[in-house]
Amino acid sequence: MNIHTDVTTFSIGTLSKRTGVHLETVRYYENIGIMPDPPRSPAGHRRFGQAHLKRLTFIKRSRELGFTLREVRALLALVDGGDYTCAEVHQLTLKHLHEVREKIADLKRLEATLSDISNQCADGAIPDCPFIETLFR
Amino acid sequence: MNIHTDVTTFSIGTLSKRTGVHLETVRYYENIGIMPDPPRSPAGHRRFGQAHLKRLTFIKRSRELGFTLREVRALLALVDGGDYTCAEVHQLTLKHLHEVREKIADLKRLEATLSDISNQCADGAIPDCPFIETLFR
DNA sequence: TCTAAATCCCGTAGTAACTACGGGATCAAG
DNA sequence: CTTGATCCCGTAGTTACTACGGGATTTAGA
Repeated sequence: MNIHTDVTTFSIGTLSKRTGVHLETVRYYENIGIMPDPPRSPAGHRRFGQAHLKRLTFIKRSRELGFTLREVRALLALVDGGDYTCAEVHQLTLKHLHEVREKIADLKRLEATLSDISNQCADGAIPDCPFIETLFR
Repeated sequence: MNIHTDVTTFSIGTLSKRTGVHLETVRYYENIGIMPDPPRSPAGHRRFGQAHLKRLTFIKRSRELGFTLREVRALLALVDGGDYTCAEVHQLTLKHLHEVREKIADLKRLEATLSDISNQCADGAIPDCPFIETLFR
């Protein structure tokens, strides 16, 4: 503990541990402007506060829900504006939900095809694999 | 039609059209060594034959089935080796199928969470959106 | 046969969302 | 006061392409 250390702020490493977001990712978020430039200690080390923690948590949660950074930016813009309505957020969420559902549908088609072909494929040592044949069509 | 034109070979544009793989992608595949360097016309234009068409079709189909290029490489190595067995191919396919199923499961969890939160979110003009609140936790 | 449009060449940079690296400065604890 | 942990920064690597720019070549039509 030294005289310069502020008890109410914390380092990037601490922020990283508390949020579970990689240290490099925090810096990356700062670079691309989705996280604000934090104040620095006299020696140039970043010092974060509760607001940063909150914002980074928001970003992390959003990413976990599959929002792209572009979408997170839009969400944050609404929040930052302060006068967002539920309807606006709802809109963005429904759009995203739709994309997620499409992705699921795509993957299910894929799964069907794969397990289909895979079943035709005996476990034996047959040299001419029907799966491989299919891939050539 | 000029005297140098070989009827049995075709240009990159033609290969692209026949397979539905972008011209730049064909060149990219050549760069990364997944497609062989084709012979060239005197002026340096690529000339492809049936073997290239077949191989590129294989790659395209595999990609459509969600295999990564690394996996496609492995598949092609088996095929190129010539002495692959059905079991080996089956192995790779099952592994991939497993990944696809995990992705589906992930997305379904995501979908559940999203539609859940989205439902709490009224369509009205309520300023404090429960969805946004959730993202801060 | 000549010309103009279509096609081809190549290397480089951009995309998304990070992760990794390297080499030096600074901090915190004993 | 030393030493190991942490922090700094910029750059390059990852996946699988796509786009660009500026020049050479090919091909189809008049």
